[in-house]
Amino acid sequence: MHLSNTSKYTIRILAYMVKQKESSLISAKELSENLNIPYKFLTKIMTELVKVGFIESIRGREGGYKFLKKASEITVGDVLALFNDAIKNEECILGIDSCDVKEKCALHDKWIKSKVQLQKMFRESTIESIAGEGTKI
Amino acid sequence: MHLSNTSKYTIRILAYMVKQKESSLISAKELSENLNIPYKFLTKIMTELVKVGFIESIRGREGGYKFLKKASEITVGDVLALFNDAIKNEECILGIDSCDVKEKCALHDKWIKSKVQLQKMFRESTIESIAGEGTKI
DNA sequence: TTTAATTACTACTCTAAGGTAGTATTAAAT
DNA sequence: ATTTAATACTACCTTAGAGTAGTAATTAAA
Ligand code: SF4
Ligand code: SF4
Repeated sequence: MHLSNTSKYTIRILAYMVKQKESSLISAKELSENLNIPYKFLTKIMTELVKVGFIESIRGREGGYKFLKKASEITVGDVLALFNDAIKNEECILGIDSCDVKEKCALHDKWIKSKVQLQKMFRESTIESIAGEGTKI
Repeated sequence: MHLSNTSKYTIRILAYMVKQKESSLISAKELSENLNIPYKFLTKIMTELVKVGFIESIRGREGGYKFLKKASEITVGDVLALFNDAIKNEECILGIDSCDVKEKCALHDKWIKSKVQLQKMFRESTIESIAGEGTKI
């Protein structure tokens, strides 16, 4: 699927955060070290997640990040949409104009099934629902 | 899915070519104009397709390109593999090490179904089979 | 034999994503 | 008050993909 690194990192960051005790703050340092994400790049992402209202930040010593929205209300699809990685309905897989069932491209019929399934999967995968799954972080 | 422009162009080029009369040569100029692909970029791709043996080129005046392989023996998956756009089995969707069912990432179980379907779809889509489909070129 | 039409080659430029560096700001601990 | 540990901001560097420019090589037509 070729998600951007930013999207990949964000999904892992949020999944990691939701597994920590609620109410406890999580620092960029902890995230960077445990998730193996370049510190400076991570803080850039965190600032964006704060701006968009997924998390909130407490500045200063003993500061850190915590969820603002509930993890059950943030989906993988939301993350992808935020960083422009979502599969857009109007986008033709072959890049010919915009997707239009009345004027199909050569791959349309074959692609459309996968496309719908992917969109559904991303839309239904809340951060909460994936946080328990898997062992790798 | 975010295919590279190179892959998108190539699929359209090959699908276009297979619809022309066999034995007739097709020039870069014709392809560029009819498919609306930048001429210089297109010739770069064509040279690559010649090198890899999908098509052959006849140089000089009245020259052009024609298939070397049969269109029924080239799949969309082959094209994606050529330009490094294929969905690699060993690649983790979240970019954590390599894909390993014994150590899953958070998205693994949800992603794997779409992944298998996509791979199958690309593998089974021959250029010949898609050339008839769709109206847009 | 010259010209025109073609592919092939080499070497750029442009852009966005990914990543890095340094500094400012904030606020608790000391 | 000072120090320390944290986030925020600004500016830059690096890389790969996309695209452009110019020229060389080839070959049929005129
Ligand atoms: S394939 Fe058809 S539907 Fe899918 S994008 Fe291209 S045109 Fe639209
Ligand atoms: S999701 Fe699981 S299977 Fe899919 S890639 Fe990540 S680890 Fe491998």
